[in-house]
Amino acid sequence: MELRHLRYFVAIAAERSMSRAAEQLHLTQPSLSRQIRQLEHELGVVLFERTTTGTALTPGGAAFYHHARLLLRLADASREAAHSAGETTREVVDLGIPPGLSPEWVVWLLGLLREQVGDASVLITEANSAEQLRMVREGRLDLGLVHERPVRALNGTRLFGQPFGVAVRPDHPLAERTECTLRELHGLRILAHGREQVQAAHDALIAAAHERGVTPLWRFAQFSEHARSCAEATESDAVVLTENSARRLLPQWPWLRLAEDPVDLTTWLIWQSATRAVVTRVAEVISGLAEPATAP
Amino acid sequence: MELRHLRYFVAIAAERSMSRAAEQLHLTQPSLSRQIRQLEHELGVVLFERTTTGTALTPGGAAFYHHARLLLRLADASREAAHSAGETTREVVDLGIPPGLSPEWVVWLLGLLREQVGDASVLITEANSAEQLRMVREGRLDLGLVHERPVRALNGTRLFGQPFGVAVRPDHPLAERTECTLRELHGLRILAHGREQVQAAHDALIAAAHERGVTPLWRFAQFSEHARSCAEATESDAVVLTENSARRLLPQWPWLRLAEDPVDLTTWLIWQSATRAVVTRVAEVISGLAEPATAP
DNA sequence: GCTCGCTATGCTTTTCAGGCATGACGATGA
DNA sequence: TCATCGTCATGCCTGAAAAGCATAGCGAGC
Repeated sequence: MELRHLRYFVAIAAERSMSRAAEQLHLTQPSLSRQIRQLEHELGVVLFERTTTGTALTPGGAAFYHHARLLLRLADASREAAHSAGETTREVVDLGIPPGLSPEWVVWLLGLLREQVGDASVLITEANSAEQLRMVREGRLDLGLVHERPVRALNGTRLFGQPFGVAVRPDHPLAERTECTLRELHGLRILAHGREQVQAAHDALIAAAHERGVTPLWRFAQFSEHARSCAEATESDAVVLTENSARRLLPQWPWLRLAEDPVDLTTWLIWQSATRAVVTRVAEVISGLAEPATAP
Repeated sequence: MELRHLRYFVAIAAERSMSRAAEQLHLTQPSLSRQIRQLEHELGVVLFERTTTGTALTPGGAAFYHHARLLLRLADASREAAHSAGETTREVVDLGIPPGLSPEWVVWLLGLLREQVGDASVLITEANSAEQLRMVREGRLDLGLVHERPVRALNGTRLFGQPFGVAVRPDHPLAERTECTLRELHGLRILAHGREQVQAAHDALIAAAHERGVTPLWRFAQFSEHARSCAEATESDAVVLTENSARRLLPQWPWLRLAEDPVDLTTWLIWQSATRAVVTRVAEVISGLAEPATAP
């Protein structure tokens, strides 16, 4: 039995579903399923009642649940105890993040960093790419997550690219499709991010549309958490969004991939060449999250 | 951070030495060293002060120690809680062990089994090989650890072989050596196990000596935990022992391997062909402890 | 009966704990 | 002062197991 098992077990018990818990834990459902079986086998107790609609605690599981939660809380407390007793100087690392990242992901990232680089206190600053680039250059940020390829003596590594897509009203004719072309957006009322939010992507999107002679009725806004309200206020047919980070903003709206991939919102990690060791370690952990390079 | 790290950490803190703790945990010192480094790195706190004579807790480590012990105790309690709440029928598995196995090893084995086959309660019965064979055949034991190759429709798997050796008085002429031959024992007063204890090995040893025309002054006794007393009571020059399980009986006496390997005390795991599933699972875990076959 | 959402299983890939060999370093004793 | 010993650390390799991917099975609800 390892703490891993307890973390998984508690997540499932809380979510009452393996699939959802797996998502939350950032792993796949089969993996989770097997870990729990292993735990059950080791304990000699069936912890969950698996139904087709979800997963419920057995009496034994319920008893175990309280202990498990206590254990995890205590584990956190131990970390704290070690810290406060040891006169460790936790170094502060300032990390910039672009607006529009999902809060869950940020929370998860902070957890990961606390796990892997215990002696770093990571401070988050939200700013767009241009601001972050400036701040990193001026030494006001240690690390930045930006959507522009870094230049001018800044170190940078590509993390992942998110293809643009379009979210359309559920009753829209395009709603049945999974892909569409820029051309098909001609004449539609389109809500897209303002230039200030993700400058590079904004410019590329406008350019790609222009190049194809497509002229949607653009409306630009600084929507982030209020995409739905913006869309309804402006009576848009569709909203241009990027994949992972923004689809959740309109969970009810079908999402269509832009077939031509005119824009790929790439996220980079940037930092100054000369930096502290702890910053390098944090940078390494974040770099480890990069998706494998797409096959040519 | 995993429970593994805590177990390791606590062991080291208790032993005040990584090497000794590693031995106790049945793993190597480098492994342990790295795990602790990893834990320290993750916590961001140096837990131990490494000196050339051992390992001492830092203030941070001391604070962490109390929490860690509490955590491990709580982890055990969780298992119990799950058991008593779940109406699990813990099946009893009766396991026979030969006299002379080190108590530490038996404790370790029971811990391993509890970890890996949680729904089994393993009951230990100490008996010599002949008795165990009979008991397994009669169904009074589920599994047996014996020193004879099983016959007559019993399943069996070889676990490990222990070469015989001789422990000699510290002031004996042979004491500087690391090996000796049977021939060199000629005329010495030798204390060996009685035939009842490990029949097969006893017979083979006597036969091997006879075959080589060697006639030591044999004295046979049922010594186990009192080898020292027996040896002194009988004024022996040397005592015949097997490697791991029995060397500890005379920690101060130098131990010489028998060069000809006339006898190799092999331990087998035996069980009836038709048995319960839980017994099979326990058998599998124990079989997993078998040493890799020695190269030809 | 069909689809949908949930969990389980078979397989492959990848990660990492562990082992072995060896190095560095201080303590101890000749 | 130097050799020896016992301590912990490091490099390299292997093997176990965790995680991923694809897919099957299965009950609920339409």
